[in-house]
Amino acid sequence: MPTIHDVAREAGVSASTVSRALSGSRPVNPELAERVARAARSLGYRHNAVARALRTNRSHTIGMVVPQISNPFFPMLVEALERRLQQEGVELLLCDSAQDVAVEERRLRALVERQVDGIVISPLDTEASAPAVRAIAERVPLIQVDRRVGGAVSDWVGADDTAGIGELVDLLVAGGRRRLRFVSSAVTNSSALDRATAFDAALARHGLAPAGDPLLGTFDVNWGRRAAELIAASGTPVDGVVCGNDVIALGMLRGLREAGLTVPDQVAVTGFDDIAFAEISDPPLTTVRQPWEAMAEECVRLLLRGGNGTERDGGPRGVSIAPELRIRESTPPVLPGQRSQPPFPGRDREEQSSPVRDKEQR
Amino acid sequence: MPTIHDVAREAGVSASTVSRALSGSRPVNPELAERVARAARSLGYRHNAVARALRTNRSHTIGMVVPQISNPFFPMLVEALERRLQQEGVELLLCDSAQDVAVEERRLRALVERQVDGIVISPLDTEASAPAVRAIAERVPLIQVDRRVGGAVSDWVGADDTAGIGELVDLLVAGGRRRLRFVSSAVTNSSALDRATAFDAALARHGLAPAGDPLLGTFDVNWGRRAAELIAASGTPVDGVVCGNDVIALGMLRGLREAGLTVPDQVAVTGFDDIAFAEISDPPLTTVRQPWEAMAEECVRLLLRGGNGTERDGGPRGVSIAPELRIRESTPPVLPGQRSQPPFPGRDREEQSSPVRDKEQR
DNA sequence: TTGAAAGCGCTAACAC
DNA sequence: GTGTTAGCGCTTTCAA
Repeated sequence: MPTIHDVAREAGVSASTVSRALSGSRPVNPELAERVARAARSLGYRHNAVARALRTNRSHTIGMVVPQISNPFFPMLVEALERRLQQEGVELLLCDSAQDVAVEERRLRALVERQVDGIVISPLDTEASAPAVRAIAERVPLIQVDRRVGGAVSDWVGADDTAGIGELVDLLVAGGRRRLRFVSSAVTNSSALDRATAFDAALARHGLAPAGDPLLGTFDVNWGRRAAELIAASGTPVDGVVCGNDVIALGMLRGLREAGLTVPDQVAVTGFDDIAFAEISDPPLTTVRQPWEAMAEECVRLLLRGGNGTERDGGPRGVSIAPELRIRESTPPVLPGQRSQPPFPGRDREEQSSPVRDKEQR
Repeated sequence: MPTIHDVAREAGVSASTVSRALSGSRPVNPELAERVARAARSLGYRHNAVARALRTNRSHTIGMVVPQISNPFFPMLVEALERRLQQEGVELLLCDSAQDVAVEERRLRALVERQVDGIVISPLDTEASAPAVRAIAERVPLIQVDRRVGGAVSDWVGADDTAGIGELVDLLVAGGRRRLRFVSSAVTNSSALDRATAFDAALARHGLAPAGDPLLGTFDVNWGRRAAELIAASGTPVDGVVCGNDVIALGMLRGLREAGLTVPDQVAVTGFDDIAFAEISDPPLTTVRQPWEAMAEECVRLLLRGGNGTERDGGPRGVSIAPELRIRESTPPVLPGQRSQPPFPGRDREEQSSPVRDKEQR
């Protein structure tokens, strides 16, 4: 691999001139610049990003850690973020924490050692991930996305779970359903917790009690399927199931069918995320669309503004963006007159983000 | 951030001793080693992977470039590879080429500039990706996985598409289907091409002609759905659709339902990959399971063995691993007696990989 | 505007 | 077994 010195020799100038000509960091005689460019091309010179990073302390790379890339929600977020980062000439270094807090910590450390300029993380566990996230946030700009840990550790960007779940519950109630049950992952992660809380709050607004304890497992298809079995087996009648995400809801659809229950006639089902498969399930899934693009945009904005907010006045912030309701056939049609006024007026557009608000963590 | 010199000062030894003690590269007096360890801990020392990489030319990082992370096949492969790489203490730097050859080339260059020790790529296009892949393979060990470019450029690891499609076609034929049609992505990528070829070959083995030209679009849900429309609208009767992957097949199920066709009674459907949603669709999808674990294993083996094979005698190799048939309800039950002998005897176990064979490229 | 020289943090000869 | 020295490839003072 040719180095900058090889180019310098070939062009008959000094290494510094090559550096300046190639990076444009300072003015260089146009004629020399041309000679340098030609020499670089003829030698097939490519700059060494490692040497540059060592010297400048900037790697033009940001790291991302997701709980599980096989959960289709995260690929959507990753793609949005990569598109956005591309515009900034920044590379994304993506890691999977494999649902394991120890792995998550290892990944974070590896990213820091590689001198990434910033980190975007969706932490596994509100409690267990906190020490590592906090420690890393002291060393490098860090944004939490979707999920977050407890305590005021860093900026956070995510969907407004309260609004999303609220709209879903309102829709079910407007459709005549009164016996609602919540199925999600264990509330050790903040998404699950926020949505569970939002579910209770939404029911309370309608003066309803849940039709049974929340069923809490994991964010995957199998849990949704198994939870359907549990619901069918329990004596408690249920006419609506609010699921913590689409993957669970899709498993739920299958499980209910296997249990001989029809959707939406006997039991309505809702999801969260709006992954591609939500549109083609049978029946198609009513859900709430995560604002991936807006989330990615916001992450980059906060990251470039440099930092996790701990030093700015007011400390870390949370940005929550309203998700968009997608009504499909897994929920009953709304009774006439019932939906005259939207439950969250003016919040059902993806473009609208709620104003930046202090994050109320935990 | 403390450096090795800070630790050296704290421990009262030289920087080299710290380096040796921490890395274990050479023997160090146990007492000093202990002092170093203590000093490092008290200062919160973390080694600088960038400096190390510059010095040693090894980054303990391998890069991966996938066509589209939102295609659920790739997350499965990524997770398998990360698990495997973790055992080697190697970090995975994952990039998405966003279905764009220009982006793909940029990603490859960025990886090389970052001094990755190797690259795993699933190239977008047999032709258009070839120049970039070839150029990169000259600079760094590179393995192609799943898809590959034309020409003998590097080692390749993938599923045995011929065997997989063959088993699927045999199953349909054994189930009494004779009017089979192929729906996939455009054959500009090698997976699509191999599977299309395998489909024709399998039909020929049975003395059958396809029930219409292959329908070629993109590897996504919407194309499957749209292709179903096309099939329904065309006069040509079809009693079995072999899809290029699961995502298309899942869209196909939906599209056929919308067109009023029943699966499998009127039309049988098969997929390829065995993503999680294949098991819970309605009806559950008959498909072929990609041997992700074995593919990851093989990639790492070839990568560690260092190189893209261009210099070894015999040149680049291709390793194709037999996928595993997963029979579900989207295909008709097999007629009695018809499946007495398996069409590809002894190949229906994931563990068995076909022997390394010369890759027959293009 | 250009070149010489120093140094980012680390490891690997080379001496002792 | 340990310290000294040099240098990975680059950028950035500092002089000229």
